[in-house]
Amino acid sequence: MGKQRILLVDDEPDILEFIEYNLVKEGYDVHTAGNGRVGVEMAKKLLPDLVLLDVMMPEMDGMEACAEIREHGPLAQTVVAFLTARGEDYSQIAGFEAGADDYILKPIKPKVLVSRVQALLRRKKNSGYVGGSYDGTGLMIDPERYVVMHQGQELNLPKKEFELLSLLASQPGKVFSREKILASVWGTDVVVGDRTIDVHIRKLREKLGDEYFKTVKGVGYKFVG
Amino acid sequence: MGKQRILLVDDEPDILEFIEYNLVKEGYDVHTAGNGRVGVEMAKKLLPDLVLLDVMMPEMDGMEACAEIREHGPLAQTVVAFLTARGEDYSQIAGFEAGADDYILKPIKPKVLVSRVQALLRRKKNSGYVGGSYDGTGLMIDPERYVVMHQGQELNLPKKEFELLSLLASQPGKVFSREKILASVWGTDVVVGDRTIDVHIRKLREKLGDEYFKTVKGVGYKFVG
DNA sequence: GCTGGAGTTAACGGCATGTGAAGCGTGGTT
DNA sequence: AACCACGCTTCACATGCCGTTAACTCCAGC
Repeated sequence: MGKQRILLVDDEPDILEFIEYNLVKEGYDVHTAGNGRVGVEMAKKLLPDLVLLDVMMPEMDGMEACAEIREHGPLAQTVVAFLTARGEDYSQIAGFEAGADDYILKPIKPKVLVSRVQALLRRKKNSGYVGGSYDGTGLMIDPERYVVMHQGQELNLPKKEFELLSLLASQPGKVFSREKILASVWGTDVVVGDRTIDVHIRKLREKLGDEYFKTVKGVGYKFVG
Repeated sequence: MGKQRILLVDDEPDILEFIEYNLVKEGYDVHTAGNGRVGVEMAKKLLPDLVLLDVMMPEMDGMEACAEIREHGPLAQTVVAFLTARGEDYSQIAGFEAGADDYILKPIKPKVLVSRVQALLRRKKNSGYVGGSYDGTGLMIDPERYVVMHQGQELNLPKKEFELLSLLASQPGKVFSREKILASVWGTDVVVGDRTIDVHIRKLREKLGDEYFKTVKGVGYKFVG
């Protein structure tokens, strides 16, 4: 499962750096933009989980940026929060009306901000998107619903196949040795024959396509997105 | 779509009335409780969309109440926000760690509160069947009246069946393990045989139709809309 | 061409779940 | 008090999926 992506948009470099530092420290994948125009463009490409927006910025202010993000379909699941010194009632209300999910007042206290960010992201499905985005290509593994989305199709995999796929796809590109796979999916105490893994890999290849699973002879298997 | 339900928990009647007035005016179905203990009990019965919690209360404080709400399966989709005069950093952080979705500082300004409440509930709109719509098709569960509407028919389910259905339907698509089901519906201390859950699932399938309940072998059951 | 690791296929059998019926306690009714 | 209806649980048996195995084929490197 990859890091959650946060896009931070503010025109003051000091603030950007300060907040970025604190969020990166918490394990988030943080990207930054210096004004609303650039922020919106980045958001469309990046499809972040959360966008933190300053209100007053050159080029395009936070309100406009928020509205534009809200109108962009692929960003429907993205959480948007303002981060500003403007605490007036009408400004807050305008923020929420623009479609924001939260309105955080400066000055920023790192720990409080982090708590709030975690709360905002907690509810968002931390789904295992693998290899690309929501545009139809690629693969999405949903451990909660126990289904795999593949080319718009919902696939129901048997338990072992699902767990094997989850394991391999958790770190695309990484080669998992047969021992590691056995230990993770079957458990350390269970003993099964050599061919068992092959058979399950084969079933996954049948259902999802050859291209996802690469054999590394003498080593193991890896998932490629 | 019925009104969204809000549960308001505070020990000061004046505040209760003030906030209730403003939320009712916006069209919400507002219920109130005077302390944490009562609040949690009401929440379990009412399955509200949002719980607004004061932190400092007699009997059981907001933090405890929040934690208990978070541990109650059927309330997993419920949004919890604190509403308090305690603005210290550590208090806010503790609130978020207890599982809250927002931490709103008193004094309350009606319009700002309403904006924030709308933002919190906006994201939740299309979730779940609990308190869903009477559109003829599908299913609606009314935890207050303890009644299930199904294809225009009013169904009276026995307690266990109703609770099982409520749990599964509270998060459509999500797979609930037998363990989780037992813990939520039967309680952690009760021991019942493996087949008991199956039998109840079967009864639900008989009454509502096979298509709603999907078995995930080796994992559990899920409700599908 | 030999060898070892991986791919393929089908068949077997276990085990999780489905099913019907019977037992048991409870609460209401006559 | 006896009876009954209902809800919950258990038991015994049926079923069918899914994981595993085994036997065979394929392929690459030496």
